[in-house]
Amino acid sequence: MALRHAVLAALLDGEYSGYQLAKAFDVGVANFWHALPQQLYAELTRLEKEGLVAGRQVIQENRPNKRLFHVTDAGRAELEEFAAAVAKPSFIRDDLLVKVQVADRIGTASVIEQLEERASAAEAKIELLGKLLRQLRGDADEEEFLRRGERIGPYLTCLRGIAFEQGHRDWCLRIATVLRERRTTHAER
Amino acid sequence: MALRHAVLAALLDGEYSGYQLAKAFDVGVANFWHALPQQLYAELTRLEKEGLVAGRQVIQENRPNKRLFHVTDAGRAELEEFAAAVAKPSFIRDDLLVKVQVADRIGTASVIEQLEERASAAEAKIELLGKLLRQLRGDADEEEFLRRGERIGPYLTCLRGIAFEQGHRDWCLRIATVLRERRTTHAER
DNA sequence: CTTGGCTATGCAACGAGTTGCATAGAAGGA
DNA sequence: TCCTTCTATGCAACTCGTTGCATAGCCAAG
Repeated sequence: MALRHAVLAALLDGEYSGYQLAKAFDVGVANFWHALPQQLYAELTRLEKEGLVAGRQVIQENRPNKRLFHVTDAGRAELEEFAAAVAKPSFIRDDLLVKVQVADRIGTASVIEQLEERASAAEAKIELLGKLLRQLRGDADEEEFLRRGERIGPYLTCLRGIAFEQGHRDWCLRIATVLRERRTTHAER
Repeated sequence: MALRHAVLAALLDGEYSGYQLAKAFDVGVANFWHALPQQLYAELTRLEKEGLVAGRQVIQENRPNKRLFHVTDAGRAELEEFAAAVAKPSFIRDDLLVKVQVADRIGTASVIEQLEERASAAEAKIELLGKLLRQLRGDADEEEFLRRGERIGPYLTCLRGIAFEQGHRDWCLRIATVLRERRTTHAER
């Protein structure tokens, strides 16, 4: 049971359709979870069957009808239970790490390229999340907002997202530099 | 195909049994991948069937016999192909983020506890990885080692591991503080 | 002397995530 | 006009990861 709670969490902020959720979870909802549309539609069906969310049909003209979902009392209770239970530790799981692990044994050229691509992807995400942060806190400065803001949850997870991307970017650039410099100083095979 | 390459990467450094790999992958092999023993035994069987690794039986006294595996030429080729292919972006996937996302809507007490537990777990891992780094680079300082060291792959992934854990620790402590302070200044429900 | 942990391997069932595909009308650009 | 993209939902097959269990002898601590 992993995605269910992320969906319930997202639906706490209002009514959303599967499609809307899918777009949010595609980016990673400010880095707090990621999922594909298929997963979300399936999960919503299951959640509805179990009474944790309820949906209402909205008839639209000029575009397909949709179903908007909201969390029920049972769903809120489920979330509270989840929040109280212990979470298991998280791991990084990234193909790039495996590649770097063996980069000095096999070719480095392609790995360096990938590191730099990742770095600029991370940079882009940092920008994006930075804008999101500014938008979430409005006029207030961060300290002020975190002390008195109404809805700080998304802001807090977004902070983690940014920090993660910054760490990722810095590491990618550092490693790319290290590998590049070794190419010039070492005999390349 | 995800774990296979991590296993091949690990076996590049020598001959290991499933059990030895399991211990390394339990910690997370310096944060470059994580897997359970069952997965590893299954993967080793598959890799052997496909000729990417080869194993030899070692008869032992006073303890069960074991099979030591090494990478074949085909396995090395497979790894090179993998390293050249594009890797897809990575996401954080952590229950704690979901909990923080909704912490201001439901209870915060248990979330704060979990954040602090996580922070000290991260601290412990930072210590551990720090020792591993010192061990890997021996007498040399970091710059020197990264320029001329023989086997820097594990060092580089370990650097990412440390940075990740530091980011995690800092975020956990920050968020715990924020949530605590809100408890005193806000009307708690 | 019993209990628990370590070495060592593996099967079976299940849960979670990914890939591929199908439908279908409307809007907008080449 | 044709092609693509957007809205909107979902099934089916598959791969990957987790949980639970089984075996079995050795060693150390209580």
